[in-house]
Amino acid sequence: MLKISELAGRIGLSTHTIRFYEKHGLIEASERSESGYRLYSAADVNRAAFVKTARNIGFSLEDIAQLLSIRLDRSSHSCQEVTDITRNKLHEVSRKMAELKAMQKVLSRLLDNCDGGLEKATHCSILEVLDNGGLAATGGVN
Amino acid sequence: MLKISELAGRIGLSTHTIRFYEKHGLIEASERSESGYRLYSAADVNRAAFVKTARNIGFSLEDIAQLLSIRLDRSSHSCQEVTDITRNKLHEVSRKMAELKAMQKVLSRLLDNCDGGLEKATHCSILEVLDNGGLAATGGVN
DNA sequence: GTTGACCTTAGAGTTACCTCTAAGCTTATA
DNA sequence: TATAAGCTTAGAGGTAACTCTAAGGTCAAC
Ligand SMILES: [Zn+2]
Ligand SMILES: [Zn+2]
Ligand SMILES: [Zn+2]
Ligand SMILES: [Zn+2]
Repeated sequence: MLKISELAGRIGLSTHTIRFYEKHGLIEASERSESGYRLYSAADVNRAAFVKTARNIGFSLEDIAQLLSIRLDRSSHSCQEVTDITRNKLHEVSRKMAELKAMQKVLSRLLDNCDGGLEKATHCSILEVLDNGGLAATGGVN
Repeated sequence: MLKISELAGRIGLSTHTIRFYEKHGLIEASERSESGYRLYSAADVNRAAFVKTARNIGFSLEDIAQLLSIRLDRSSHSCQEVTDITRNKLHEVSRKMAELKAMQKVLSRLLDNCDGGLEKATHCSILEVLDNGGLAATGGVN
């Protein structure tokens, strides 16, 4: 049985975060010492590691809560439930990627059109674009 | 002079958001009516549109505050200051893109390895990966 | 002259995920 | 036996960008 700071060191989370995850139902200490200290079993450690891994991959705490409830009773759940969560996450990631790609494109164009020199910004093309509502049909560099 | 809801309709922000932006120094109403209503001049509208455009591109409110202070007195600032803000944003976006790409890759691999069927999740490969600390050197599909 | 849309303010609530503090036990070390 | 490190709890604070509410004043129309 590990104490909280031992668990923290083992899986790479702070004790604060572990208590926070506990409050949100993700991690449990299956026992307490006489003085009330949290004590983690091997199964608890595995569960915590599962949470950490899922978090590293990018699942939200809510996703992880769902995955955990499946993990807890695998035979009452199907692979489909797991892939649904995973696919939703993938879609979310793809959506964000598309947003970022658009931003990247606009920012690059803005930088292409401004020399970035030390002269006064009186006629700065970036400020002009921002004043004119964005990169209109008249593509800058292209 | 426009009232707040007219400005809102004009530039595509809610009145709530406009007041929120005002509280954060991004938008101003240069006048008030006798009864205290905000009244926006053409210059105010342009400023608000600038904010909206910058926000659409993805600049943070803090970035926009800086851009606005440059815009307000262009001759006291250089193009470099503008490109610094823009370049920093571009780097931030690129960093986030890299993160998302990594997530995308892992999620795709997870999905490749699980059939997603309706059978019990007893041996679900996704749960196994999560239990085993992630996609180790043993690349799944590849 | 009253309905109803619109305006005002301060301030609370939301989402996601922590991060920290205070006040007070417990345990290990010197 | 002290001293420090570590543990407990409830609850506050922080970030970003909103979003909404309450309680009330204003304005145009019918
Ligand atoms: Zn399966
Ligand atoms: Zn410039
Ligand atoms: Zn320049
Ligand atoms: Zn599966």
